[in-house]
Amino acid sequence: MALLRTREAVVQRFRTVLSRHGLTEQQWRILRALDGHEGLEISLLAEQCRILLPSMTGILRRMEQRGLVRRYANQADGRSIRVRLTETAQALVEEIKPEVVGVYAEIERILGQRKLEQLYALLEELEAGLLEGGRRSGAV
Amino acid sequence: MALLRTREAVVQRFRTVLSRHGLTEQQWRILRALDGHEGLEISLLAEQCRILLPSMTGILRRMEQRGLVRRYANQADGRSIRVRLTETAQALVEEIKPEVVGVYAEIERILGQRKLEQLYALLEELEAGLLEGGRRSGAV
DNA sequence: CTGTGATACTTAATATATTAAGTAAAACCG
DNA sequence: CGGTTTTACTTAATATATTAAGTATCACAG
Repeated sequence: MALLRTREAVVQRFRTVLSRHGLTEQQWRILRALDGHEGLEISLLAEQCRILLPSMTGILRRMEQRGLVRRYANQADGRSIRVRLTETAQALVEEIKPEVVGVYAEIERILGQRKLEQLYALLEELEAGLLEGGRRSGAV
Repeated sequence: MALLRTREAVVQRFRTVLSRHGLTEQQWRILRALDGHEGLEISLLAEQCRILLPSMTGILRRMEQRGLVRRYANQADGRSIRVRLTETAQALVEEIKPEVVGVYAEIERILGQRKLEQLYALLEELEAGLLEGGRRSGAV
């Protein structure tokens, strides 16, 4: 529950910034992941953004309709599809970036750099432990 | 993103337990919050479970259909509605509790008690700071 | 080349989340 | 008491999450 509450509070901060630009948190994750790449496969993108493929399908469809991303076939593999940002999206990312950086700065101001790093370390240790243990008691 | 990933890993653990009993994570939060109470108002329940009222409406409707909760009017206030567990639900909670405790134990085993407390403290400090700052830059 | 299994997605069905409106009952105020 | 604001929910509309199936390719063994 502590994780839930804290994540909720953090997300809320980002959401107030992003919603001003008509974006959801997930859409921003995708924009940020695509930024600086010539094109990513949907499955890689999904993995980086922690969004499952069925959700990606819908999100990318909406983003494509708004002219934020474009999909194109992968020469080498007829199954996979690549996605990249449009110029509109590039500009949008540049516009939003500083605001998002501000939110990160606020978080660091609240905890201080030392505690923030401590928090990261603990979160990652816990995550790693759970993934590790998952292999034992989970699906082989 | 670290918060997101870790929360995802934790929730995944609980979900494997809960889905065996046909419950979602949110439904479990509600069962746990109602357990030991004679009846809670929906808004209080929503607050404790960190679930917004519009979501509560649907979740409670489904839980009522499965015979897990019952709603009844509040004498003192015609607007509010109280909810309480059925006997079926009581039994289910007792059945699931030990499994859930097992997950908590696993988490503590991964981090150790000291680090776990540290993590809680950091999460709460960050949450408090965000809520505090939110009042400044947010509504009002 | 062919059957088989694995990949990369999409579709479908159900459950939540989130924001904005709508509704009914209280609380408040002049 | 009548009008206004607030409170406690529900409804609606849209966006995701999650699990299970379905589809088209690929990779590979025989």
